[in-house]
Amino acid sequence: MSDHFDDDPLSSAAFERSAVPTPAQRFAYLDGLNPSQRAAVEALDGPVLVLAGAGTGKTRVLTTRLAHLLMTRRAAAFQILAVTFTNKAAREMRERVAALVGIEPEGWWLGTFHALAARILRRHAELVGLKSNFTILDTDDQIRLIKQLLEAENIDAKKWPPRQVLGAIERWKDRGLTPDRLNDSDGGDVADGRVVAIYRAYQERLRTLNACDFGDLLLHTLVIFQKHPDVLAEYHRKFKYLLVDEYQDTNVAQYLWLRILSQSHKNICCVGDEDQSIYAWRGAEIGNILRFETDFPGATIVKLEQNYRSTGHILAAASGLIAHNQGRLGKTLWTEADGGEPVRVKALWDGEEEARWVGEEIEALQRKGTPLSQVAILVRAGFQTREFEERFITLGMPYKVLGGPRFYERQEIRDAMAYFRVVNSPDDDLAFERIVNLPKRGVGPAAMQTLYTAARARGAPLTEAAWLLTDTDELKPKLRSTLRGLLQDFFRWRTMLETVPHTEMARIILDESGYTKMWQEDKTAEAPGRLENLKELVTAMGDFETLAGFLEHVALVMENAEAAGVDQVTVMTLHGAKGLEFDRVFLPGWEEGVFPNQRALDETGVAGLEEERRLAYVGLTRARKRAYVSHAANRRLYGNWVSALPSRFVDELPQSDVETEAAPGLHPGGAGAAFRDAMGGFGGGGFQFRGQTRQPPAPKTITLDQGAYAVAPRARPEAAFDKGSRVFHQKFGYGTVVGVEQDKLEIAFDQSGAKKVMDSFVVPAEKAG
DNA sequence: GCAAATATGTTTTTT
DNA sequence: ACATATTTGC
Repeated sequence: MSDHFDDDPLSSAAFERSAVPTPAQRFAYLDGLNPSQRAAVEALDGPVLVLAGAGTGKTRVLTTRLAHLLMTRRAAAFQILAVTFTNKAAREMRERVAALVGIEPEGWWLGTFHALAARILRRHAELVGLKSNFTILDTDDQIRLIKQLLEAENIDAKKWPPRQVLGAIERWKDRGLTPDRLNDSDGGDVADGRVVAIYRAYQERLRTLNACDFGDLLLHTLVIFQKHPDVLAEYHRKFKYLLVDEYQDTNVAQYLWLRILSQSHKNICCVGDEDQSIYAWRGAEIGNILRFETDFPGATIVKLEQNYRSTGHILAAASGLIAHNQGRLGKTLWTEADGGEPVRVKALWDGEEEARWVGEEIEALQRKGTPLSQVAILVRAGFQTREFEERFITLGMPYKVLGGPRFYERQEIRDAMAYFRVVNSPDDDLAFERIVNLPKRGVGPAAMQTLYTAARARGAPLTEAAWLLTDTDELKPKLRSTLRGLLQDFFRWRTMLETVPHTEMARIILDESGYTKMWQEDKTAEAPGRLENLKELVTAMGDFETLAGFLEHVALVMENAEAAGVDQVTVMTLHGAKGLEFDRVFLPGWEEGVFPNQRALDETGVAGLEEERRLAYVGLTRARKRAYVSHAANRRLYGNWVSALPSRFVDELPQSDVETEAAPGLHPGGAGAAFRDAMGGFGGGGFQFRGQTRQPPAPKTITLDQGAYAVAPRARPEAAFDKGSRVFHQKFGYGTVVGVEQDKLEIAFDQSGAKKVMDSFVVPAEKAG
């Protein structure tokens, strides 16, 4: 990546590179904007807050504003800093601005907070005690490190899970708090009251490892700005205009980062929607957007309220719901579109019936010509997708679940990356630890202990300690020679990297280390897939100039490729759906305890409730044509049957914009509300979501008696399956039966490995299309 | 060093 | 219920 930092901001050559529009073309892009959008685009100077409601053309405003800055020559591309939260958003902005301006602007700083901060930090790493080739740790590394520190401090990792300790540290980082700004007592009793000490030790350890975590990228750059006015001045001179997307999701550290960067010229434009702030649990501060006018005095505030996405009923329902929140600046979405169909609210007996109902509705929509790609099911939590998956498999309804484990999180990819990291940087102890005994080389815990001791004694990295140990008799001779061999390999690969192309080197490293062989010899069903993934990894590397460049990319851009354009229903979490839109949106599981989520209520009280409500708002506003809210009276949760009351959010939807129906024998939503109120609402002690185990309700008997089901009990397979028979499964494809246990089959799938599956979900292979 | 047995924790996710 | 992490026993 070329660094345009050193471009002279005033060089005319740089300006020449911008497209120069002819007078007739000039600003034509402003024509299609509504008055507020246009105001947001044209308010170029000073602090600006654009409050962009859902579906009001936010991205259009952002990109047009960028184009306008360039076209009016207010700023050259390299004088603009544009920040997003996700790589996807950055990519989208880049493409759309390029389309508006006609060419790809050169040298501009557009990217995620973390990518931009990493870029800055690499230039000034030494100011915070790092080298410019520092490693960016992933979560795995962080956890392992914390675990080691807890052990060193004799803190029981059972009582204080490393995850929790890391969580505490990350929340401090989110708030811009370095260890020196904390008192020992600030950690409460976490880690036996020693979290702050652990935090301090963690930071020291990262420094010796020449590594930093995601929070550090921001925190270190912030510290540099605060302590080195000369460096800050450089960036003040460079960046004349700041643009920030999704401002409601910024944490304190990000706010401070933006504030200090915009301090001199104050040209900062933040775009966001306080009603869509749904990430408080990972440090986002809705207060940042609520306080904008105070933080940035003299700010221009522009509200975008005209919605181009949804029908009147959907908007009215969403607006009515979100009006119950206190902490908001207040916007009222409106539309020129018709009222459309009211939001459907459906009461059902249990989760299974809910999934069946959703399935039927989707089939009906499909018959009327709605493409499945325009239908989404948005759930509160990941586990809720299962019922829908099961139902869709039996129906043969094509679907995809978004948000599973990602490519770069897979074990084999992380292992391979660890090899590359050690080759790239011998100081990377965490990577070394991960692969030193992978494949098995006989370097067990005892040997590692010796290594740790030697390393700590000299204050040296593990690889260095290992080198030294190969010359002493502290390790068994056999171990000494394998270790020496491995270290020599690392050295050799590192040297070869200078002459051999890095993709070729990647293959060589994985082969010569024995890592590839390890999976080739692994006879489990997953092994072939893992080898495929490794190949894919090496191929992906080809897009990068250097190994280091690739490592940086993977650390910052851990994303999956989009699935091909198949017509399928999308199933995902509400969080995952932010920013997306669909014609038809199903919102199941609107029950107290599930949504709003009980833990959110318990842990963060009213603030939690309001965030849950914003999630509901996000869900509703994803729908263009119709939203379908549903709730079940009974649900199986963690193996227990619990009866659930309709979510309070159901009652908060304005009557005039919904159409309420109940499955036979059930009370519609409103009755549940009265019931809930009678019990004193949440916290009243009457209804307990957790720990209330009841006998499984008998939904089938009751509803069947009342004729609710036209659907016969699940069809039995036509034939029992024997071991060895070939079968086909909607989701997993073809496979061979390797075990039979009543109605459960164990199948070795050709593509996706061994799985246990109900026999009713598979058909004999020869009957599959 | 490995498989079997047992404990454990189940909201949301990016970088 | 169920998957995953950790411990235990060979």
